[in-house]
Amino acid sequence: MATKRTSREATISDIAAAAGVSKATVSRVMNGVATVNEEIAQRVRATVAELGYSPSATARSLSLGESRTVGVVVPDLANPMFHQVLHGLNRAAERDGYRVLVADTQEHSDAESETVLDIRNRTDAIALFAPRMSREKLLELLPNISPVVVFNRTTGKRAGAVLIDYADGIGQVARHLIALGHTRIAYLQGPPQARSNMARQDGLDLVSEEHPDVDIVGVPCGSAFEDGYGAWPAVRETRATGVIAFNDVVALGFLGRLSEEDVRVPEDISVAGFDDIPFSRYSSPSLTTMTARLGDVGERIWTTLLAQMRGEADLEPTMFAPELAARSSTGAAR
Amino acid sequence: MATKRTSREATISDIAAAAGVSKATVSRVMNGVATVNEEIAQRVRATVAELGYSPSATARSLSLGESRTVGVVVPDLANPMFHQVLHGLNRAAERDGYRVLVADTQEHSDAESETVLDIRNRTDAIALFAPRMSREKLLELLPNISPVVVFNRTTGKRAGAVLIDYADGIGQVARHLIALGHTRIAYLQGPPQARSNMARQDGLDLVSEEHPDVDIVGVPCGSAFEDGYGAWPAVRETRATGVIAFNDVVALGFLGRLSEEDVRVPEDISVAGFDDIPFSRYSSPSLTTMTARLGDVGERIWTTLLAQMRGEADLEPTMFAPELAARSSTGAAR
DNA sequence: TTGAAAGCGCTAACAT
DNA sequence: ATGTTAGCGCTTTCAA
Repeated sequence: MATKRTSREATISDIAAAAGVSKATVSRVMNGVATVNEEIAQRVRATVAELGYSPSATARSLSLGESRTVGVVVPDLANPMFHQVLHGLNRAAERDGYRVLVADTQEHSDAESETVLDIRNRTDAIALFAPRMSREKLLELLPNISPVVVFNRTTGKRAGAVLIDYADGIGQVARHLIALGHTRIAYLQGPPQARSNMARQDGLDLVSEEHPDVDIVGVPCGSAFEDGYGAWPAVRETRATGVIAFNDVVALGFLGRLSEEDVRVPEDISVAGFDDIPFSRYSSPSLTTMTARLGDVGERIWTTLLAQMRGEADLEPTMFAPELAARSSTGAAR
Repeated sequence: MATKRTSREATISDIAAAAGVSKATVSRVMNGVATVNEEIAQRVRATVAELGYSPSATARSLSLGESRTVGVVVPDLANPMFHQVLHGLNRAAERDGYRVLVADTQEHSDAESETVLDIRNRTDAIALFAPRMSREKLLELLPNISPVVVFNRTTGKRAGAVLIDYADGIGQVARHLIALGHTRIAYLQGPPQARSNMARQDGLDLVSEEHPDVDIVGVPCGSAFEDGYGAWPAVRETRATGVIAFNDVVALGFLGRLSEEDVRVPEDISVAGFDDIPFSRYSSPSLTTMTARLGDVGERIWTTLLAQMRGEADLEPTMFAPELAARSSTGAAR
């Protein structure tokens, strides 16, 4: 018959009316409940196809009391390190029949809490990546968004937590350079408010204590390509022979600058990054960095989330230990 | 009926009861409707804070008939070119009071349509990035998910469409190499089913016709770093002096390999990419590539979506013309 | 096997 | 200014 061309989408009532059955029957057909006369089921399916009906997930979620969807809030989708974690999380969630919805706050930190709440209120749980959020705000937020797992933040068991041992990791890089004979090392600092930067500082402080003969000097930098690129003058001033960047992105930006300045790596200067983003293997020279099994991190975030949803909340933080991936950008001190 | 959960979240009814007012009043307070006695409003707010209440976005969406949320479905969140588009889309949507939710299908193409439908059924509109979906499937899907805008696909005005002129773009790169004296050019092909790869082929065919003296030879490759990295033997065999990669990621992988093989760029071989991802500026040598105003593309996707939501559907496709960004990886033919 | 009806949590007439 | 009520689109109990 004449297909409705109105603006409104078809609803279950439309299908029920058109097929001459009740809403309950349509619902049963849509959900594959077996107890429906095959002839009627056929008719319903035909009507569904004809009217291009697909059930409102919103109404379904409200009725069921769950959406089978989890939210992920990240500060910047462009950060390659998130991708690997997201990938693991996505795969694991999918395996258990859940959908992952990602919201990018674009470092827009004042609206961050609001975004998190909104996402949480349309999903069953949330994974929170908020490296810059103040601890105060975080702790205020957590009780209102459970089930929740935070990445790389401590919560005093107020929420699930999965973290990477940055302090230990950066220590490994530093010792790697020291073993290569470097005694003057520059650290290209990340954003001062970032927890991951603080952890790295702590790790370097420890190394400094162990090696009084080694100078580790901090250079204010950032977390983007251009920050690394722009750090060269400051680094040159330190006369460091080894450079540890906040992350691979910074290291690669820095490497790009060194190439322009005809500074040889690692002959003149050694450079190391952190995170082992996919590209770090393919830079020239390939980048020495810290690698963590980020896919597993994502998977772990998922299992922690799922446990909470099932009421088996285990709020003991999980710590992942990164490993050194020594490649061509580091060598003996000149 | 909904299954009762053990530790239920506070609802508007709980607040109403606890504050001794009606649900309507709570609703008014939550939505900042002015006509509420300040004293009562205070009491409601106190109760809200005490019980940690925040309204169910699901229920709200159902009642309002809109979620003020749009979905974006992408095949692979790790692709840097999407980020710039997403960023523009995100900013524009936020400006108009909408939230963007991203779902990554992880190239899992059989479940792609299902994902798209599901997302669409919990949002007000959808932006679809599905370069590999067959045209048949796409056309079948479109009528059921309107309002929708597709990226880099034609739909015969069945949906909004925003595209980048890949055929023209790749032509510009090819002519750039030809102008530099290259007469044997290898094209590192993208995934065969990708529409963007087909468009590039078309563009190159056109150049071939214009320049019978120039050989453009296709080399099966892919869209990832490792594909570019692995393409070297095949490229060497072509004896090409200029290489055009499917995209920057492939070009950078290829560049990494050339560096390992001690092939000089651009002295021995010129390399060009496509997309102008942020890193292409910082590679060594910096990468010649095609740049498009991807932020504007994202913004345009948004305005097209919004127009459709307002019923002012303009289904004329918008085409963006990319421009050459000539950098250091291309030079005169040897 | 099928349908009627209640209810998920919220908003918005409409009444008071 | 506040409350009552109907209803958004779905699922599910209960009856038939």
